[in-house]
Amino acid sequence: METLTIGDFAVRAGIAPSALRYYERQGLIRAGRTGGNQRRYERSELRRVAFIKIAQQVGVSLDEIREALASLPENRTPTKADWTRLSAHWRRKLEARITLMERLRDELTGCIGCGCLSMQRCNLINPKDRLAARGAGPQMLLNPPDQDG
Amino acid sequence: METLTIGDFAVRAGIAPSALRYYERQGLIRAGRTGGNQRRYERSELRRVAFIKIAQQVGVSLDEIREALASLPENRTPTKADWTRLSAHWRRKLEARITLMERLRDELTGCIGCGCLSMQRCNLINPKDRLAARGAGPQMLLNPPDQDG
DNA sequence: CTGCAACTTAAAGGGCACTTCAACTCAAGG
DNA sequence: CCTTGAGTTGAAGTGCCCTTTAAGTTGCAG
Repeated sequence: METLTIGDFAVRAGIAPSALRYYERQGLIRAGRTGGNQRRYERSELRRVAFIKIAQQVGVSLDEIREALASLPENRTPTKADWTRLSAHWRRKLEARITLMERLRDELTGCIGCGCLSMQRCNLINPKDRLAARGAGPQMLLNPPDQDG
Repeated sequence: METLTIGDFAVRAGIAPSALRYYERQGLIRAGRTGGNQRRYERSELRRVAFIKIAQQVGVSLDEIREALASLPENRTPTKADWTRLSAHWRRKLEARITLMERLRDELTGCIGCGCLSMQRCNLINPKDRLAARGAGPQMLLNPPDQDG
């Protein structure tokens, strides 16, 4: 078996077939086709999905993920070097995000804790270096509600 | 002036009036009413909105935020101690999230970098301690696209 | 060659966090 | 008073990330 059907691929990727089709429409992944028009996935596509899942956990939009993936070669299977380059890029993003959250953590204690939580003054809420202001953005990315209390 | 109109409150809170009405429908904030049925906000409600904004930056859903806010007293204005208790709770959540992302960062380099990024084996993608698996959840929480390349 | 699970598509639906719209009312200054 | 900007409501719309459904096709086991 050289390639995978969407069902098999979905199981291995840990993602629904419908999501895979969606990703394909969005230009995030690609698949070959049989004579009868059914998708056949190369194993290397699993890495793409893996990358997408990781990036999502970090809170990146599919739009940005697509941009990142666009830096991979189109005509050949990405090498380890390709992935390394990409991962280095994301590592930086991730680190920026971590730094952000660390500051948030530090200020949360000092700022809310002290009761100063004023919209006007508090640099937690009105940061000069704008944290991640644009658009609305929720999601239960954070805590697996297990540890909730 | 003791209370604020929705317009003034919105400006001070740095959030649209429509969002404030939405939050109220969701039970996240409260407002008094004039004889003519217009909302009048106490200044102390600003702290609630501040808290909501912070929690959102961390990636928490409004549902969870409401739960957290539910621990504040209903019959009186929350004291600094109330906010301190709440912030301590969130600090723990935030720290868990930071730890998660640090692991993500560390493994990203080692795991994608080395090319091992296999769906089956990689504990980045299939973590035993399930990171934040439930539901789909994107958002551009992460990077202000400024530093993108 | 047949039968059935798995596949295909386009289109509609769903949850979240809002925003926008239409139609209407209120509050405050001149 | 009257005007006008600001506020009110419910309902519909938006963007993101998918899932579901309907109607039909493919592929492999028996």
